[in-house]
Amino acid sequence: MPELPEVESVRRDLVRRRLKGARVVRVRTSGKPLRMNTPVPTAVLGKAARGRRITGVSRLGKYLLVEIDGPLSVMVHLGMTGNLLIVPRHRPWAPHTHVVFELDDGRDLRFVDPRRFGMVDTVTRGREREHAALAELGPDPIAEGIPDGHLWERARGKSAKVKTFILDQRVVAGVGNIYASEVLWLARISPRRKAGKLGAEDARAVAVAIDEVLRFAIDNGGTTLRDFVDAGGEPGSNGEFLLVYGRDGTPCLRCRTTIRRQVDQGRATYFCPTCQKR
DNA sequence: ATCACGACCTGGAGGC
DNA sequence: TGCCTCCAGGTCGTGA
Repeated sequence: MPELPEVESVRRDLVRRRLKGARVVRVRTSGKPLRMNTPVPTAVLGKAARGRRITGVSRLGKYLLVEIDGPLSVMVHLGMTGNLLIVPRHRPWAPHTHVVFELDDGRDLRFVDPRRFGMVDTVTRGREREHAALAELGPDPIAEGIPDGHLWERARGKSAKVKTFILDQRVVAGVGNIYASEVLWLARISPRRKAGKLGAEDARAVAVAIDEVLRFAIDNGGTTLRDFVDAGGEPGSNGEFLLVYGRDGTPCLRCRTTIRRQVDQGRATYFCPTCQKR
């Protein structure tokens, strides 16, 4: 579920629900490991957050950063099925609730993740990039923008397919499998094209499409295929407006050719074989 | 170094 | 109803 637009939708909803200003009174965890079988660092989270006030929520690519009035921020990645929810304390824990920040206003901030592909950790504020997960992230296309020429420079010499290339978080932070298909359709680039074969114009078209696709999705509150909801439990509506993802067998919105599905490195790609020729 | 692939984990959908 | 297979928003480790 969670690519950049979904994570940004959660971030905005957390702000809207006044997470900022709340004080953490206790941190509780399920004891189950998350991504890569890594244990949730319960003691470190408690030390970072207990008794402290939340001062803001920011985002880097698909990572959320809950800032606290101490030296550490809490970093959250939603994986495939993670949700970060604000709920009243009296509500029973949903299945697969793995980390709970109890707040002084009677609410909880809860991380729920059935598949446990997500992660929760701490980072030093001001030195976020020193965390291994953030160290190599490319520019955030919304928060920072993609510099002119960046994609073309990074693509030079690459024999990987262009779709793989834009999914690489070291190139650009935030594009995932849904929006990769959307971006290539909008830019009229074939997903079969090798990244290194992109011309400067093609690369620029990809950068423009990334910006447009992600902003549009954010405006719609993100895409909910199945699991994604914001901090209040509300799904996003962008699924209604997808241009090509999941539309195999139906006519291309531009040229009416039947949309095809192919699998690249184990992941579904949707594209129009006629108008994605670049 | 780069790339393709399988693994990680759970649950929902669809076929029989 | 139940069992089976396939599929899913992401990343990481392996081996060629």
